[in-house]
Amino acid sequence: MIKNLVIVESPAKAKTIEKFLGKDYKVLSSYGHIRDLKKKDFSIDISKNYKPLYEIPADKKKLVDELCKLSKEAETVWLASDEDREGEAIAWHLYEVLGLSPEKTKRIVFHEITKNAILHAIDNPRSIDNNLVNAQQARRILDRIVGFELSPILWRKVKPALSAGRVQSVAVRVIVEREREIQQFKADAAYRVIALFKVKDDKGNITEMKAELNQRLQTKEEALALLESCKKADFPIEEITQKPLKKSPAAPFTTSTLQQEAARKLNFSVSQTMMVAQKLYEAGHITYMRTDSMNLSEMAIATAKEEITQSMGEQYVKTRQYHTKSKGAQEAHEAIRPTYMNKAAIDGTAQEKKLYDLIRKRTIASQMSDAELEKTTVTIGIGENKYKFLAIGEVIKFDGFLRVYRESTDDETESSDSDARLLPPMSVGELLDFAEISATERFTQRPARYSEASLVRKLEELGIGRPSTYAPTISTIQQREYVEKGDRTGEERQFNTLKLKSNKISDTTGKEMVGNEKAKLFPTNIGIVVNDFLTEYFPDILNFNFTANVEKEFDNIAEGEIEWTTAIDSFYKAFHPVVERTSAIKTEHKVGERILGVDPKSGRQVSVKISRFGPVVQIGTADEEEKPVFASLKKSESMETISLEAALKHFELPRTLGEYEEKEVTVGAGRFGPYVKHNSVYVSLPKGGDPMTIKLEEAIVLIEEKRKKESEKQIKTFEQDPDIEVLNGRYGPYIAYKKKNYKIPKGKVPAELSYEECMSIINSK
DNA sequence: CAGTGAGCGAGCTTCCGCTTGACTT
Repeated sequence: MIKNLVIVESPAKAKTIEKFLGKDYKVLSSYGHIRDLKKKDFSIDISKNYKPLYEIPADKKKLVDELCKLSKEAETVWLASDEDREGEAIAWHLYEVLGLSPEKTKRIVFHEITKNAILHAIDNPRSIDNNLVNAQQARRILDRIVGFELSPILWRKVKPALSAGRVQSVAVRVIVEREREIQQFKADAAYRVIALFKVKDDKGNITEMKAELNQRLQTKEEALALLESCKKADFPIEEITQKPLKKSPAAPFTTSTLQQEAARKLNFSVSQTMMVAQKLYEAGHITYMRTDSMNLSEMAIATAKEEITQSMGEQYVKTRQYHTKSKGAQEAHEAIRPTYMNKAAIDGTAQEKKLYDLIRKRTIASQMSDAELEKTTVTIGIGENKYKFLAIGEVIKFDGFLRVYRESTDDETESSDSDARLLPPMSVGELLDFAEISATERFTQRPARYSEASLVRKLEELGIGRPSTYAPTISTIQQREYVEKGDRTGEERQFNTLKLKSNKISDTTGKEMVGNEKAKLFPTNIGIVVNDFLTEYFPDILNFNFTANVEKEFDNIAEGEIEWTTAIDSFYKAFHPVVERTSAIKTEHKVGERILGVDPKSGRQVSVKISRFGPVVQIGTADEEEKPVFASLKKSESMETISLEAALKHFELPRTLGEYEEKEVTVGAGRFGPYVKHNSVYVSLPKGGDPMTIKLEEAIVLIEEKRKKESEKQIKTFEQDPDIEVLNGRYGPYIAYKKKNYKIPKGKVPAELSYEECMSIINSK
């Protein structure tokens, strides 16, 4: 018999809270939502005023039974889910499903997991806020309507198993639009002029000081003219200004900022960050990792202060409260911070240690004083010229929070200004000599493609998605093949440098690589076609402000100003007819189909489109007597821009090279790249191998190499069981047994494995 | 991860948010 049953959302939280509350309280977790719209069906009864049809998912049944049993036994049930829209709905679903009565049910909330906060909550129970619950139901139903009405249109008009939704479709749009900006981008060149002046440092030694012209010069003529004028000009120091500069620390981590910094500083993917953070949370090292709040508890602020004072001194402390600015933030939790501020290091994997360290430093820094810097600007004249050279120096007077933590940025732009340092002593009126002056052609940078983390930042800016969905959204749009994560080698670009040295001007051409990108998100052909289709027919849903607008409606519902069904009805009445009309449009062609021209060989039409299995080139049409022929598009080829010639190239393969050992040798391009086929054996072409130009002799070499490898592949077999083989694979030796492969433990020599040893390796798996 | 190299069609697919395991490799 238990007196009090407390239900929270997370089991780790339950464990902590139970310690605070003592033996009269049993604390259990609902593991998030316990009930949802049915998974398969539409599950909204439009004719009954949008009545939702809820069900308890199969994997929650056991848990709900358990909660049911204990809630019957308890005197009081405390619904302690989070204080936000979803949390309120969880409380309400629990109330309904567990069949609770108003008398024995209390709704409590707390923002931080401290004993005081929880006892305070227990002393101040309330009842379930039905308006807030209804706002959640509206959110849920709107998302279901959008997702389940749009997706089937895509199945019919583009490709089966695709999906669309309020969040994912806008995420794809962001990426497609960035790609178009990049395509349309034209780099502007301008000359950046830098002078190296000779100055004495404080010890009297000559050093070089870098100064940049206060303006970039648009043309080579201007640059040449400037350098020419520098030949006989004086370079007087006209002005020296000193300006104090303050830098403030970044706010403590939210989910989104943690994902961004872990990507920049630790190279973690968004989902990797979340997995590691989850482990830290479960081990009790950090507070909850899915949060949009920058708030720190009083206890956290106090212990941070203590920690800073002890380790660095009082002058480093500055108590700060941060407020979340992001759209639609619900702030049900604290910021992500260490549970115990004084714990400098934790036990765990290398990744866990690194992420913990990042979180701790960021939190500590957020409670530290500003860094104080002094920025010195020296203005240097060029004879009578209107242009000036500027030398900029920066000195840190007091490091403040910089002692602990410096936030990174995504900009990989020219970083030469960021290494500004202390300038040597100088005085106004002093005339300077230069060592050299160079004018280098610099180009404006095209916009960068999104990384996972910068996409999260963009979505957060737009108020789209929630801390719990950023990582899943990114994996959804990749699973649907709308977007691909990949690298792209940049292009080589030439640039011109003019240099004035020893009274002579040289003119040289340099080379640089531009636009190198790693682990960035690229839209696929399917992503582009789906996006263009949706933005054309459903501009309202794809609008970047759609979520922000419906959030306002949800707020109105939460305030009790409007019925949730009224809000949904007005949305549905506008949306559904568009769905109907769009589905009814009889298109002769598939969405995204492009006719490229006529095949000169057969006289048949050549087109590109998205087929059941992805983008293809097609020769002929379905209505002709002779069936059309197809070839898959390569990933790097764009449906929008591919030419007729490039499309026809696909049909030149497979081609026959000749005969070897009385069997035909052919070369083709398969799913996994180009290959040579001989006697029904496939050999992949080495990297860079071109199936269009490969010669028979080269192909034979490949075939022989494969045979040799094949013969060396088998290391050992056993009489006892011919199914067991010790083989040499691409990644080293392994054991193959009945279609499955097994790793050989370290320290074993593959050729010396006994039958018994192999069996035990197999059985231990 | 340990080899792959079609096919144009039956039934199925799908949303967003809240939360963790339980399964492999």
